[in-house]
Amino acid sequence: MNKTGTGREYRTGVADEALARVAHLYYILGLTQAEVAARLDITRFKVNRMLAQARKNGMVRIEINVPYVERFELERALERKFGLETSFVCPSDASDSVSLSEVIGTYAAMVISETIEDGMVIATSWGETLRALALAINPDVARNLCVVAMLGALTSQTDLDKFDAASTLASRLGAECLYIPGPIICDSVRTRDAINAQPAAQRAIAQARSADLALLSIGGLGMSSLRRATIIRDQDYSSTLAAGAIGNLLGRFIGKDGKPIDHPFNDRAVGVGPEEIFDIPRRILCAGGPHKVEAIRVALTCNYANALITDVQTARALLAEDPF
Amino acid sequence: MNKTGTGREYRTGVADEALARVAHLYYILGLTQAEVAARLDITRFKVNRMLAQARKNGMVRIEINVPYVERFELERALERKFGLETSFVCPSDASDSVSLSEVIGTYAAMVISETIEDGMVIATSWGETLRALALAINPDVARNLCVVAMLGALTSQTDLDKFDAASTLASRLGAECLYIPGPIICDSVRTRDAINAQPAAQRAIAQARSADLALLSIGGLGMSSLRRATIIRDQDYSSTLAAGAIGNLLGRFIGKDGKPIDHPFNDRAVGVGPEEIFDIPRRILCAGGPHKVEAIRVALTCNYANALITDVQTARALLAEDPF
DNA sequence: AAAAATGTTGCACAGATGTGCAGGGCATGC
DNA sequence: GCATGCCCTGCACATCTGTGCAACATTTTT
Repeated sequence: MNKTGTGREYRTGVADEALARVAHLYYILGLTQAEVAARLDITRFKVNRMLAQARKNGMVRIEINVPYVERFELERALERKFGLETSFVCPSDASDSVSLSEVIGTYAAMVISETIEDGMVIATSWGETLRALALAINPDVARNLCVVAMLGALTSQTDLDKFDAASTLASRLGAECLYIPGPIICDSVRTRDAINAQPAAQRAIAQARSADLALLSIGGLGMSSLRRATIIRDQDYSSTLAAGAIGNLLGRFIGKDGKPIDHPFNDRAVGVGPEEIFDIPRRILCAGGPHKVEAIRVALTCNYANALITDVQTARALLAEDPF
Repeated sequence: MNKTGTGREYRTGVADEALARVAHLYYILGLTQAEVAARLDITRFKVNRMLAQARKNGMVRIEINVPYVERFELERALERKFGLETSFVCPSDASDSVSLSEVIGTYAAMVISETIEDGMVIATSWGETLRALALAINPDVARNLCVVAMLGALTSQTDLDKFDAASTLASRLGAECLYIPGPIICDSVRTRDAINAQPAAQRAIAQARSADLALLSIGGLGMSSLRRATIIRDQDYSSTLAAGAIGNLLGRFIGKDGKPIDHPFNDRAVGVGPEEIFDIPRRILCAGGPHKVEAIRVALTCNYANALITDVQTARALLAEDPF
């Protein structure tokens, strides 16, 4: 039994071949599950489950071309208004089981494939959106990649990899992975300094700063992934609001001017901060949702990102609202 | 009503948006067709048909990662043996409704996406395989492309675009399209010369010779597309066999040495021939099937192509058989 | 070695999906 | 104005697909 995936996937090499064969017969040739079963001499149920497996682990990818006429207009307008190099606007429809963040991440995976080239160093942030991106990316867009986590990865005990994008992305791309062994927000400045000073962390931070591509997202201030993943108490959390936070970028709470606000959390955040990424040539922000509009607008205005992947409604909001 | 597709597709811009929305709700969000229908306030049947339409016209693409362990070995071996720059081996399974050629074309579409870059000139041959490639390609891999047909396009009356890859490819990619207004094989050398001398043909031929990428296929000598598409009589056809033909490349019947054989057909073939493509840096041969092995081997040996997309069984045969 | 936990398989069945057909709208032609 | 042909729509119904469950197999723990 050999591992692929995040290191904890239970699928054998042999099964992988079988999975691909089943997927081929079903999706490319258009046979029914029963026909596939007959041809391979296994039961229909097994075929059904193998297909589910193949979809789940990304061996089968379904991509959609989004030809919204409006989409192009929105994209051009966004690029013009915020001086972006490129942008992509996907549908805003979400459901109970798939959040808007996941939708954006899924489309982002389709879009950034065209940006990734052999040997690139990809610095990545964190959260539901980038997690979905990692899960939906084409595993062989390029070779010899290196994925670097820009933030600490360790969360409160369980759900370790529920939001972690870096390790998922790396294992799916067969890339080397550098990460920062520590939490996202430490209990004290002293701990933060100690963690940042570790050789592994130093290496990751240096590599991230000189990356070719940065994948960024923005955390809202409501039920954000960060809040769910850390042991921050609610009253502490709301204190960021009082201090003028409008969102969270790379683990730092940023204010209306886009700068990290003056708040203890920001002094205890591990890893690379927003001001340290300007040397990365392509910085793609993947985010959307009504409660993130303000933060996205500010992040783009500050030039933290030079590319944006978002949804129609967020795009409209970004273009409409304009507080003087 | 605006056209996309080969110029004869009946779908409006508005319908395109609706199609994408339906596909999004169904494939990305995972709603059932009934749920999609409810959300958009249309009937389930319409949703069902819209999904079929979206799949048919390539708005929805299903891609499969083929992780055959053997695949890698075969690819490396092919590259070594024939001095290829790259190769790809897909499953050999076909069905009544989807031929092996179409399978290879479909996988080829996935693979060559990574090769195509903005502004490229793509010279394309012809046949079932390349037709399937055109139908399965991601329509927005790149912009400002130019597709050039290397051969004449006009066939016997109907089924005009049944095998024509160039116009399909061009319209799907939103590319400019140069083609040669004439048949594939003329009734006489004189007609051939006249057709080749036309300004449009001259332009296409010149452009094709200096293309960045060539998509090639090989016709077998049995029930080939060429035979089905031309008005060649059976006895004439079999005379190519007598003259030592082992396959058809770019409309020319080639012999064991890879050179076009001495046969009237070859003097009456319109467009760019095999010997005229060596200036094209990337020449991808997409072909497979037991009856094409010999021809593929010869074409690769002659360096007509420097990349190969084929299936497992053909790959094995190419590596095994080796007549001294 | 027995027990417990965990993963796998086949099945029944509910639910989701695709399609031949009939009726209806809409344009073109007479 | 009426007939004709074409396409689109909705439906009934056959087929295909997914899943909770129970039995079985396999691994891990005690």
